[in-house]
Amino acid sequence: MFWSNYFIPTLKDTASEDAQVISNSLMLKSGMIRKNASGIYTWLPLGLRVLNKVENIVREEMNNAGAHEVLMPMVQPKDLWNESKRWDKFGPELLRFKDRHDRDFCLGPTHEEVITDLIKNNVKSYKELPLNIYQIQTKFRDEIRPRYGVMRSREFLMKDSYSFHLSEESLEETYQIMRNAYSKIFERIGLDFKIVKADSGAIGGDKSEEFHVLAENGEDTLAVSDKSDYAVNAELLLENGQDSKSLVGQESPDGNGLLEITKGIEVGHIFQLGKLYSENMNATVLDDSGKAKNMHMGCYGIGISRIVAAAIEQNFDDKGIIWPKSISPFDLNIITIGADKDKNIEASSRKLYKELTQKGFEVVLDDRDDGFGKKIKDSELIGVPVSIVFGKNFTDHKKVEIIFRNGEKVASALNEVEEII
RNA sequence: CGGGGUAUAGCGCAGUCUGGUAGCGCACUCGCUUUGGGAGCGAGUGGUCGUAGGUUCAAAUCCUACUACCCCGACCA
Repeated sequence: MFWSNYFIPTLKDTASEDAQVISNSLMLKSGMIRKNASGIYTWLPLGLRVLNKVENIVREEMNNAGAHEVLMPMVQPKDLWNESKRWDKFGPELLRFKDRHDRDFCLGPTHEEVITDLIKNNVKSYKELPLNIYQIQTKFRDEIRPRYGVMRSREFLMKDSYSFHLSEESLEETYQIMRNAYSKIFERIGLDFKIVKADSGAIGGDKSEEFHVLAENGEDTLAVSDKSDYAVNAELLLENGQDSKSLVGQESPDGNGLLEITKGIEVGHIFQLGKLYSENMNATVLDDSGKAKNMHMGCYGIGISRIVAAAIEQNFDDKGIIWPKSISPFDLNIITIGADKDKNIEASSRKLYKELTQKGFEVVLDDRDDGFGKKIKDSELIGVPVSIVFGKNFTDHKKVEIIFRNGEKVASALNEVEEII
């Protein structure tokens, strides 16, 4: 990718009102996103690269966990939501509208209805279970107050999966598989996270746990034990109006250690739904004695777009974003300085670009007609882990300078570059 | 929905109190000089001041209504 032909509209400033939370400010400044309406964003090329990387890691781990990808409709008919009794229950967060025939529809905030309908019409025998189906798709929730950029937006990208089982034991087994897959996803991305017990909320069901990325700007307050791995969403321990600070120093409910308070961003949530939906929607299979049984269900969500913001909240400095390597939009940024003075610079930088690209690195070549200051500032802002500079030192001594995002600099001959990075 | 704000050039802002030729910085275009920490000089482009009404000789500025957006709260896989 040549920067001069690419579309990375970086900004020096954002409106003070948009700068309330660091990830939003940096995503706007680095040219990753632009706002279209409250809680609704366009993903620009740079942002989309990151979003796609997160998406692909999630997809790989879902496939490894034995889940199968589908794509369900975003537009859903009222009938289905009547079956689950949620058309009336869901409230104004469900964006409803009518088609030209005056029929009621909504934009899917989640897909329990669609998937349950699909499975009950196409799976008849216990022999076809367990089944774990997922999709990666845009969700719409008409939040009362969208905020913090893509962290709490109305339209967002989510991976949601749903599992179907004959028995509770089978559900428990898949639940654990998904729990492990989720842990692996956040480990692979390189985020500091915690699994906490949670309220299952409007979705309903028996058991649920949330995955939180730990960050000061998190919307949720977590209570964690200082001795054991006990962790819980603090709201579960609080009486009405009680301050979460009052939990600090209390004995952990698991009897092991004292509670501490930390802030988290909820990026994943896994549920054991039990038979809630299968009973409401009459989703059954025949068991080995030929009797119709309501299926046990689990559902598992990950906020793909929210992970991007959460990763920034956990990895930034005063210069900009510091991407974990796993989701950086580029591995390397090759910067040329004064290329029209020294024709060698253009030729050599393009040659290196080509070589590294062929070796599998994702490289951007900053060939813009600008000085060092602007280019390195942009490189730091967009958070690329490594910059390689062709400048004076190359003209004089045939050496490039390798600058890591942490500020370390190394002069290097061209044939040593690959080793150093 | 309650409370608090904001809306003027692509972006960031001043001007509004006290009505009188639409401003600044950045960006952008052209030229020349530059090119290792957001370059310099010169010349330019770009706005019916959120929308609709009203007051006035005259409205970005005063009045009324509306809309959008942001923050706090309630809410929230």
